Amino acid sequence: MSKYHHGDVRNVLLREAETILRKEGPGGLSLRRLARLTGVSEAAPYRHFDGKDGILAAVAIAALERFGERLEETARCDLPHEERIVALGAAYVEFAIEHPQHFRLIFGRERPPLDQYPDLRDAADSVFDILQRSVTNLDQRGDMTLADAANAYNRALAAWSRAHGIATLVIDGMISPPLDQPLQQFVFGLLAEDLGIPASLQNTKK
Amino acid sequence: MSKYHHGDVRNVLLREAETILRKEGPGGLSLRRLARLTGVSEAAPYRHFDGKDGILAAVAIAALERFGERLEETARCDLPHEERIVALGAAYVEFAIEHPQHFRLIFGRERPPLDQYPDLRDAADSVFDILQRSVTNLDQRGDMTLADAANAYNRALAAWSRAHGIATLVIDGMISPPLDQPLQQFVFGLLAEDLGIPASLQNTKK
DNA sequence: TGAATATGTTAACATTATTAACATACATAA
DNA sequence: TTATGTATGTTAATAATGTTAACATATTCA
Repeated sequence: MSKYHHGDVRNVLLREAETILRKEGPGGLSLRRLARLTGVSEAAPYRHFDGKDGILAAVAIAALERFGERLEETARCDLPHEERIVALGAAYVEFAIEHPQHFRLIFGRERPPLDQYPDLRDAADSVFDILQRSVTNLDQRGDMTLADAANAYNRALAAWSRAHGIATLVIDGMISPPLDQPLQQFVFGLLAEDLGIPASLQNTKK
Repeated sequence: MSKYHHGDVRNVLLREAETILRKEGPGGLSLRRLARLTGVSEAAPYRHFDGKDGILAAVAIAALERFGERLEETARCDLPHEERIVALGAAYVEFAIEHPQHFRLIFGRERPPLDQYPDLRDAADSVFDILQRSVTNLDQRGDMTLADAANAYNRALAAWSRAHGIATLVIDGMISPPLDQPLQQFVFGLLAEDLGIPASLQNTKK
């Protein structure tokens, strides 16, 4: 009769960490509480993870993978280029709103240092690559000059910033999406406002 | 000969908190260390502030005021409307880069809850008002319809998101401004990319 | 002067991350 | 099978944190 666990303690810890994180964010995740909830001693997690940061890194990697899949799925859909960019931005923001704590863990200050967790860095780079490829549409353009490439990179950064800004402001409570409007519509409005604007931005009273 | 302090303990604490925050961020600010550095007992800060959040709120309010002044100064300068928007965005991003910890304290997850610190909420609202007024340029337009107003609000949000996204990505280390280019130029490039883009965004091979 | 208040102090409590020292299960080589 | 080593548990200790209680001294002002 073993009072010890049977091997998947690591996974149980991870799952429990997920649900705590979802409710209380990276700061609220306490190793001791996690251990208690998992029904394991307070030092046990250290056998499976490199301390608190180790657990956070593992959760962040999993989140980044889901995030990446979602973006890739959106990027694959058959749309004109501009609309694809808007759709990507919307998917980006929606992920942030649906999983604010994961989003914060991925991007925020409590993220474990990338240079200490190479797998985490890889996962993050991979997501950025998806964004960049989709926005600059490199696949269909093998004929770019160097200037074109620099420009494409800049466009990717700009599109990313746009979506990231909306996402961050919303989950930090500085912007509240209107309740009488589907979230998608709101996000699309903001993203399109940034993209399409020429007419509405002119203050020339024609 | 009084071994007690002489009244400005509150201000000394605030200044010391500022310098700690600047170096280590809101999470690294420990009340006990703050007290030790200030040369005061570990419980003294509680006589002047409502715990840790109280100190953070006070620092955040001061930071918001400086931030607001800077934005207002930029908004006052005599420029065409579009360029003013870009200049405002640049000022926004520059503040974030120069004072990343303050910026995080103002907007991030460690900000004391706005509904517990009304002064903090007021300070934040005031900054957003500056942004909104400048971007929508309400002063020169008393003749707006309701639709115009809604549109103007959306434009303000879009411009804000744009600047906020760049700022956040840069200070969280996801974007590194190129070293061989003045910061201003980089920011301007990104902001203009978002505003001006029609030509470069078309994938129609003319 | 004397009482109320503001501002200190020390000591305690509960919580946290982490590590050291020790114990048991399990796998594999003899 | 037995012996040994490694993986995985445990308990106990250390050092740090936010916060509060109980107490002490200044300051203010009726």
